[in-house]
Amino acid sequence: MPDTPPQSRSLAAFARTLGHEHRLALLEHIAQGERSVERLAELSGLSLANASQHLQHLKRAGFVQTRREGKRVFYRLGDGPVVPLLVALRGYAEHYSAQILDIVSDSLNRRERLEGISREELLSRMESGDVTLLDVRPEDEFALGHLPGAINIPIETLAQRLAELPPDQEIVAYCRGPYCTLSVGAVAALRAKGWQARRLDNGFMDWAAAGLTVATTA
Amino acid sequence: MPDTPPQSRSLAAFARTLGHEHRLALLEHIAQGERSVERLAELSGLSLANASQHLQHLKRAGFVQTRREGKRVFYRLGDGPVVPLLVALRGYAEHYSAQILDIVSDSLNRRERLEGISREELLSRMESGDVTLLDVRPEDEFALGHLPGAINIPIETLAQRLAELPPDQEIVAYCRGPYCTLSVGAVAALRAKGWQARRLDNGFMDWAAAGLTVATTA
DNA sequence: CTAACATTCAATAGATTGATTGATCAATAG
DNA sequence: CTATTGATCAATCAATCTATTGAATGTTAG
Repeated sequence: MPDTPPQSRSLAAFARTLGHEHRLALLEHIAQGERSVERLAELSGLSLANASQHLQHLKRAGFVQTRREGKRVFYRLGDGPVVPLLVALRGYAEHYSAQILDIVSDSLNRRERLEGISREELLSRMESGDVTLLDVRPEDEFALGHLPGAINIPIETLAQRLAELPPDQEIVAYCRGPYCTLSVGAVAALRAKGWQARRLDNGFMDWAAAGLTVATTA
Repeated sequence: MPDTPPQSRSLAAFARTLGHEHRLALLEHIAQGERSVERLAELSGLSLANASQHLQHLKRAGFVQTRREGKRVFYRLGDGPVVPLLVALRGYAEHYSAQILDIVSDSLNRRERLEGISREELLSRMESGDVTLLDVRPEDEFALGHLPGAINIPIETLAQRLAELPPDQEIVAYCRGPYCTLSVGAVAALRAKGWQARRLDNGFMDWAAAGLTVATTA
């Protein structure tokens, strides 16, 4: 009695929508806040028409919504549980690669690597001064605002610039928002090189939203 | 500064693996317990070679693992957080269709529809006798064991057999395990027709695993 | 109204993916 | 050792999906 669950077809369609690197990248950027099509195309390195098509694909699946303002169309996340889905996907991928690297057996290590530290904990650590803040976002974003005292090493240059990090302090890495991939990768890389590293739970957006001091590169 | 998160490529690959109805169906069946390739092909209505290919696709992504026993190869779920990922996907899809049907605005309804009742709650309801148990699995599975007092209406025949259900009692639908799609669909259908219906949280496997009475069709 | 701009649409060519077939491999039974 | 059974592999064709291009739409500014 062949029995294909009735919803598998549509479930698969949602998964397939996420199954393209460009759409995932666009979603990630949209998750950081509303963006215009042009900006998203630029951020993801896509042509305008191509970005537009992918965005509409995402829209059909309800992952994003749009709003028109003047000539521009802004994309924001849809109001379904998009983020939990992304988190689950990332969580699975994380486990998968950890397994490949045989890190998974050390579950303590794993937990520390995955679980970020909270804003409160970070604040108290900053007061006692035994922590180095690492901002792994691109330079332009860093310039627009960052956590006080943070040093900026964009993720793609991290491997070459490890010397800039004090080897005796714990590193707390952060990027944009809670679902920014960058800091996860950074922490993994740093730990592999022997640093004590964790990531900040909710990234820069949350920090700024909480009304805490933000430094800018004048 | 185009910035495609480094992992988007591989993340997309995982999503793409889930992005095919047959692979999802296979996963669902595997989630109910270890199955041989032959059985899975049969359950999903696929040719053997085709099922095997899809299974290997799933295996490459770590969603399933294999074990050989004699001539057969048995597939089981991988040990990463596969189920949470499936749940998130299903959760998103559920929200999406609820939104289409404009049911989402009625959040109470939604919660009742989604959240199953627990084994404990079911037991007490069964004692007071004001509940009808509906088993939506295929007949052969029902025959092998089901909850005492349950009536069996396979999901694909549900629409034609509504008359068999008492209209004045709450219906509790269940199927195999916690991640069985069938009961979700059943509850949605019943509610659309005016029944009071909810689903059992963890399905038959959990019931049996807890050592509770199981009835069989002799 | 016209020009300029941001976005979307439509058509096409190229690349990827999927189902089928038949061959091959692995394990067991006789 | 051979036949049988369950599973995988390899090759093929069909179907689907993607990026690019250029045209069309809708919006604002002049």
